Amino acid sequence: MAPRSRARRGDGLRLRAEILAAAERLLIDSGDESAVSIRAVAQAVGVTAPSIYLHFADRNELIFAVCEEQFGHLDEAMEHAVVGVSDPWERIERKGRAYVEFGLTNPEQYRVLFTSRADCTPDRFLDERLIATSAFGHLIADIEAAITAGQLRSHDSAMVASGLWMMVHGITSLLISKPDFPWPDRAQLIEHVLHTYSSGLRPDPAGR
Amino acid sequence: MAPRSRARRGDGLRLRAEILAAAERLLIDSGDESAVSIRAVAQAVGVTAPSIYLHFADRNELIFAVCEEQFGHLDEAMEHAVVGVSDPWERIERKGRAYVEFGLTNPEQYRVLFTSRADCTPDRFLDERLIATSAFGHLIADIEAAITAGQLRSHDSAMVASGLWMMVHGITSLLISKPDFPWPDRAQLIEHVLHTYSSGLRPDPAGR
DNA sequence: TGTACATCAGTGAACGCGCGTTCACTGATGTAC
DNA sequence: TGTACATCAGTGAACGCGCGTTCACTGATGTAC
Repeated sequence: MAPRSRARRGDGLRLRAEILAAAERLLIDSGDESAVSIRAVAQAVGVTAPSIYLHFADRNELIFAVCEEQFGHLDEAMEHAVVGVSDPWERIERKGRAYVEFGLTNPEQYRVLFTSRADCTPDRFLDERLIATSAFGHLIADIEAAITAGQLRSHDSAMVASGLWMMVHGITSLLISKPDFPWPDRAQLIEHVLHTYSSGLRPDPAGR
Repeated sequence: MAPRSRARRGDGLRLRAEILAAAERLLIDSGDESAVSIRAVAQAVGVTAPSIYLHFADRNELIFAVCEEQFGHLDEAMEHAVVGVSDPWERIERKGRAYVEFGLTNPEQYRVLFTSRADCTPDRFLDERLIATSAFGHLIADIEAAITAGQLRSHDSAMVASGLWMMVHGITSLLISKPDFPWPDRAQLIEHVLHTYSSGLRPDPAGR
């Protein structure tokens, strides 16, 4: 391998970005968080293992940096799905579909974000803070608008948001972790579940 | 430690059972599948590592034996919840609650069963076979009865069963993997989600 | 009842592996004069 | 413009660890005579 050229002064972010990219690629390709080792990442970047420590305090920080980026991507995907859409209920539905689509398109990233142990999380990465400030917070806003518009049976926005998350998470994570199960047609199944849950959320047509 | 007494002839199943029990305990206590190593299990049982190989071909077989047992327990829990209940719809609802309860009571076992990679599975443990023959198969039967009884809007039993599974899996797995998230009251949340989905499954009261 | 033998559950030592992390270092880049 | 020096990104070797798995073995249990 051609020796990589040394970074210029103040160019430290270049290697950092390369490390992050390599870690993500490794995660995707291997489909296994434990394959994202300091040594494997270093090798993928073409650098020795100790240099990783110039950019990340330890392995945890590296993994969490990868997660942080992915949380950002998820939020972006969901916001992108509702650009120009103003009806609250339609925004909610579109976000649900975007969530599932994001997960199925990026299964390994999804896995790390939502099905790994919460234990080894550094303080600055608490679930509350990270999720509350991005996708989940944005969803709450839409739900409150939908409540105001009389589009929901329940008026408890935190409850509705949590339930919706569980719904789309159930679809996504089960399809990811049981890909060989004899599911019915995948697209129809997703539609069935989303539609069933949506029906239950809407107010009775004839009023209470 | 007192040296364990050697097994009598034909008493080979005793150690096998002890190994399984130790593996399960290790899984629960550590909350981490990777902590269930051959060596750790052997030490917990009070035996040397190579003796594990007298009862399991390799580490995979051991892990899967643990899973197999847990799948059985889940099926038992769900069947137990509907003893003496004949109304199909009520059986379905009770099974859903039993599923969630099983998962929340046995979070680490649940995690291994439903959120780990499907890759490293031996043939005899294919998802299709294992699940189809127990809990999932039993649920299908109830759903078909409910369809016959006119209790469901959809008439596609595989679709309804898959959707229900996703629903209860979403509740269970998200509560397990994000225990620190600022959820609303847990019991209310579970009720809200189950009730919302149930509403969507039932036929319109006024007929189509 | 007593003895020689076969069985086989479990042992102890060793293999090679990849891991996270540390440490003193090197040497190209940039700067001060 | 030229030289001596400081900086600091990245290196190379080493640490101790726990892992899965193998192998030749031991010695208590059971059996045949």
